[in-house]
Amino acid sequence: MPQSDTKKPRRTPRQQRSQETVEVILQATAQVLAEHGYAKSSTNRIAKRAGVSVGSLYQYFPNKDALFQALIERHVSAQNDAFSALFSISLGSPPPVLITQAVRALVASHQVQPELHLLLISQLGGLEQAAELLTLDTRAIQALEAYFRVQSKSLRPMENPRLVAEVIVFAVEAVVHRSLMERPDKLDDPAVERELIRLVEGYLLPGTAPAVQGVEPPETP
Amino acid sequence: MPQSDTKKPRRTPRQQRSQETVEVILQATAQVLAEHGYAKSSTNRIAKRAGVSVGSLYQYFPNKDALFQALIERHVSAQNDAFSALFSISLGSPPPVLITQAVRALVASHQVQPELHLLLISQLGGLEQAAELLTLDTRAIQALEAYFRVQSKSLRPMENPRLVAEVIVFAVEAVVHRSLMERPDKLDDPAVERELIRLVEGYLLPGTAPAVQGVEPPETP
Amino acid sequence: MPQSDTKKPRRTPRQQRSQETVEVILQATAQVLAEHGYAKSSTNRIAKRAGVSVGSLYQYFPNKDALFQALIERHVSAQNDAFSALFSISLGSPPPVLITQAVRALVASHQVQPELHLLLISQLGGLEQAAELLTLDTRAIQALEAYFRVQSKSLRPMENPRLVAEVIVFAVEAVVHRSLMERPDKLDDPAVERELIRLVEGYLLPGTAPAVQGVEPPETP
Amino acid sequence: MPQSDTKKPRRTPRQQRSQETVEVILQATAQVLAEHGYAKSSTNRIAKRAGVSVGSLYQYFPNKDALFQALIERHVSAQNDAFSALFSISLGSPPPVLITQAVRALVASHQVQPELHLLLISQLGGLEQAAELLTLDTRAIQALEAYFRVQSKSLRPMENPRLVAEVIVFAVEAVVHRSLMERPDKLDDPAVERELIRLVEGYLLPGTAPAVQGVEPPETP
DNA sequence: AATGAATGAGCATTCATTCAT
DNA sequence: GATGAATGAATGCTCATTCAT
Repeated sequence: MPQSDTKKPRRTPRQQRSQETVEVILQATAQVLAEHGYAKSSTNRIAKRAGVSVGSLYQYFPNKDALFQALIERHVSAQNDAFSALFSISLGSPPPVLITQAVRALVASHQVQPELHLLLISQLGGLEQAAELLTLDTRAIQALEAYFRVQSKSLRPMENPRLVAEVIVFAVEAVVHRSLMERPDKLDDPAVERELIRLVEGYLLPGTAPAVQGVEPPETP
Repeated sequence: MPQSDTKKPRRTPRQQRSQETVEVILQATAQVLAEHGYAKSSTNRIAKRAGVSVGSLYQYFPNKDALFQALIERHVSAQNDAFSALFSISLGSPPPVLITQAVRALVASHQVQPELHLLLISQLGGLEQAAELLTLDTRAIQALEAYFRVQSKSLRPMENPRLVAEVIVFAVEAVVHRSLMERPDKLDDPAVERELIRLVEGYLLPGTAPAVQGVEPPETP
Repeated sequence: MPQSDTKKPRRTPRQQRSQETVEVILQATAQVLAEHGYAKSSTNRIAKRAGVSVGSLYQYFPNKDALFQALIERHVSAQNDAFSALFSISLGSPPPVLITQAVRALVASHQVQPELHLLLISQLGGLEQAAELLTLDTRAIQALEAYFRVQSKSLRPMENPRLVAEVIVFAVEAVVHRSLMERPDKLDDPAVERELIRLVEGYLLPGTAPAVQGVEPPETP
Repeated sequence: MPQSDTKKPRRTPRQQRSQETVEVILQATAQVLAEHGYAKSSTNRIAKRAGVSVGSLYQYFPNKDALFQALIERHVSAQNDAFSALFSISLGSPPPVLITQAVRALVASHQVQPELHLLLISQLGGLEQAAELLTLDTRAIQALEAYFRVQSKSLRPMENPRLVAEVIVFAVEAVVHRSLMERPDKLDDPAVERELIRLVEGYLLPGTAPAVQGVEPPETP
């Protein structure tokens, strides 16, 4: 099983025809991945599904993993675009506005090809390249942390703004994600988004939330 | 690829020797899975690592997936035990106690073989049997929902208690999970748990967060 | 032992090269079958003998049995051709002519690759597909039965023409077959054919053959 | 796959218990052979079916093929007994009596465990030891030939009595055999036996069949 | 004698990749 | 550029046989 090293597309196709071929191959890759899973997604199968020869497939992708790599990259890129479109936040926005925007941006970015998103996570989670799927989270965390530091006076006191940012992003992201897993259309119901905003507001805004006190765990027998 | 149907262990070994063999094989399975990933985890490789013959492996497991299935089952079982040990909640507990206990139980159940947990999630996410990995969440969600219904007067008003329970469990679970991914010992720092308790309290306790108000998203260009 | 369903050749090769490959593989199959028997005829062994890679073998045959299936089909087809060439009988032919032709056609059809014939019968008798090896008999039986019904006046009286046809075909076929087993060239001696014609004539033509009378079997002690 | 040379039972069991074990194992062998075919009849499967351990099986049979060998031997022996019981012929019997007896003996010897007979022929035809299944034919041929030489005056002239004996035995045997294949109870109908007697009488008795004359085969195009 | 756990060579089949056309 | 036949290492799994208990 000879395998080259690069995971990059072999050539950036500049001609119309080539672009289409690449497109067709990636579509087929996603389909085959969805139908058969990573382990059973053979290059020959993908090529046949795409209606091209294996040889052609290898003209554009140096090896099997490059296909999935490309799939991930495109998806991450689309997701980032969706996020950026909504999260054009200014550091001066008041917290409630910021929170609403952040939640909406995170939700929206997961409504971009949600089936593909789940597919990539579930099937390619083991691949090294899958780390890229977390790009968006990193971006969001950094943006939030920066905002917290600037707006610290309008927010509840924080020991570790970075940790708070992580908690928010991970939590929102997970709820969105798991909602999609349950039913791909669950996010169409605005209730989810509303709950998330409540969750984040209750966590960030200075309020009457009682201080955390020690509660002893029960005896472990 | 001949494959039998069952994913169940082929025989329940009663003798000392057999028990050990099974143990050794499962250990090897986890190791190989960690080192090579699901796709490259061949039964021959696992057997060699375990120091037994392939034949022996197949004496106890009817096929490859049964190995991973067994790994999952054992882990889920251990996790459930850890959860149960802490989450012996009564429906009459006051919210702050309940919240603390719930968060602690969720955190603790993820400190059982955390590397294995991440491994199973990332590598076996695509497998059908992986659904079992979510068992714990379901349990926790149901328990919380029941509690909310009983204690509705001590909590902030909820439109959909089930959704609220999901939000909490998914959120806590994800923060724990992602913390482990970052650094397997990140949970040793009590700060994470503290933040989670704050998150859930802010979300559940009454009189805290201001009502959600409409915030218009920016124009999508 | 993963096995696809079809027993049909995977692709009908149109190109010269492919045709040759298929030919070479089938030749090798017959050789290995002859030398090692069905149980020990592995696809790897066949491929090696054919001088191609296993992969190539599987490009043309979906599984092991398809190889033997193809072998049987080709042989049955050749046999049928040989039979048809001689058995162009008209329903009006006088019995002696018909009998001679029928016996000759049956003998001739077993002189087509007689070693292969015996090989297929002995080694593949247990396979489902081996039923096809009996195609010729069915054809011959039907033709004879039809003839008997038309020519009943020129023949001895028959209670059950179908049974008579079966007796003749099975008998002739068996003698031919077993003669080949004894010595592959035994049929070169015209004596066998002569005896068979005598056998059939004595059975079919109206003559002095005494009626069957009851003969008591000896006492079983 | 270590395989010893002998095909003989390892020990002739003299004790009651052992005899039963052997019996049970051979019964299981026949069952498994019938259900799964030769290739899939594993010793472990047979042992399990017999309710003994593989080890015990190997105590009585040195290797897999010895099982089938024993099965064949028993069957041939039973068949021979049945044949002998009916074919206690004297060289002085008149032809019609001899013919009837011979046909009846051949038919009867195939009614001993007919399913097993077909099973052994179809599944074990490729084995060397299967030659033994033809023992009966040899015996019958020799007996007939001897009879022909003594009774030549009561029979039609023969160039080659041995060949005539072969023709008869092969023919009768084949009709019996193929009748069983069609329907295991077809021999219950006395019509088959009647036809066979007619066949042999027409072939052997004098003054019946007209001489064989040359009939030209049609031109092969 | 009987058991059945263990062995490991061998088998059918797949699949990433190459390359002659 | 495109094609698809060819390659052969690797995989999941079976099974005849042995041997410690």
